[in-house]
Amino acid sequence: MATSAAKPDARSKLLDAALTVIRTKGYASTTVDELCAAAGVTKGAFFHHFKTKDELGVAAADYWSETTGAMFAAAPYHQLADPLDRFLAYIDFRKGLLQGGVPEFTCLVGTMVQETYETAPAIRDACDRSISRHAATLIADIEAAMAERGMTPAWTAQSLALHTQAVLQGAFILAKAKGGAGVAADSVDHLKRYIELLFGRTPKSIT
Amino acid sequence: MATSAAKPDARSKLLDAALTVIRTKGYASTTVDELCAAAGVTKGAFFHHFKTKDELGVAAADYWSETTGAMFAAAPYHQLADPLDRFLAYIDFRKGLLQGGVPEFTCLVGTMVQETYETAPAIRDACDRSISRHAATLIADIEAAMAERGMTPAWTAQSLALHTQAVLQGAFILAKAKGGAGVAADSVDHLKRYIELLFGRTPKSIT
DNA sequence: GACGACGTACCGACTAGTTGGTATGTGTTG
DNA sequence: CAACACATACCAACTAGTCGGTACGTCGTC
Repeated sequence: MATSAAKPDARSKLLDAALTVIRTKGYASTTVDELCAAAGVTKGAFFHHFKTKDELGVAAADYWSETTGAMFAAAPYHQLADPLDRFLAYIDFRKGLLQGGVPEFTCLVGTMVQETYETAPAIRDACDRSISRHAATLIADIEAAMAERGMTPAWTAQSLALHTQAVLQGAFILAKAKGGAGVAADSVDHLKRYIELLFGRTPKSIT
Repeated sequence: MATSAAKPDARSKLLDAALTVIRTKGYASTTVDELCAAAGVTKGAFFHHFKTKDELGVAAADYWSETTGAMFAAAPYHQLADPLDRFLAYIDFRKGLLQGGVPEFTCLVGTMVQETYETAPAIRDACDRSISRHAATLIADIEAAMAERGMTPAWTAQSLALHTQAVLQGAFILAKAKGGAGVAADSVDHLKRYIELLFGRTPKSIT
């Protein structure tokens, strides 16, 4: 169910399974046996590819970075000419991803880092890398939008890029608490409105 | 160490311990034995007061609501005359709480709901109540600020109150990933700037 | 003397990780 | 090309320890 089609090896089947199972149950509550069952492999295969459960955690975070990174790289918002348009379209794109069940649209590394930041530094670092690298893909557009307007604000492009990630992560938590994507979408709307106001564009909403 | 002073009974010692231990290690990784050790009570006492570990989880979320609720109710930002000033001072107050180690300023229910939203509905509901009730304490001020300005925007006071919670929760995740309060403070700054822009107040930052 | 608030001792189920082994290549060398 | 050496991928059963939960005893108080 959670495994891809072709004829993937045990390692990638386990990583695919990890994405869905961990996002559903959390990292600590996910057992190795459960992962193996979801991937359709044996425990021996698990420990052949990963020395420990934590090593799978790191690998899963890296794998998450790769797959989502490729997905965002291929997304249509890059085709827009204006950098601010691209940034805003990125946010629309993120909002559009809020479909299906909560485990399907929430973020693996945001989930994992909450449980492991004090107990598994390697996983925390992998999660940090994943978030920070993704945020970094936004910085160039933000800086270009700032430069176009001759802005020299008190905040940096990086801090705004990270703020967008914070809003998304927080929106996921609200979605988990309330059991639906609705609150998350509302929060993303507020984020978009902020950016429009920040760059002097009038939001659609009437004040 | 984590227990309060007076002469508390085992139940409140366990709840106090739960706040710090769960925020540090997460809910699933926190064992009953560990909780008992941190509270200085025995396992018998634990299961005398709580039928199951999950029942403690629910009680801990409720306890979190009570203690933080009392703390926010007593906070100085309520004394300001203008509703928007109160709202903005609330945000400053939240920023001021970002002190000490990450486990000390992060949110119990935000942590717990991530791990339990699919597996323990009772805990999820308790976390939702906690977040939603806290957000609700902001709604009156937001609505008053809107009314004062004759605003009829596309967003609701409730959605803005929830958005502030989303930003804070997301800021906590970034703080956990990066190991410090700095990123969280930056995100709260962005949140404050949004609200100032939204209500037509010029932020301090030069654009 | 009964009842609530604990403490002590323990159990069964589960969990991360191990062990020893098989199947299938992949070079390499006579 | 055949035979050997060696590596990789994987499997099934097992282990040592952990975890949530239980059974039952004890102490103090009304």
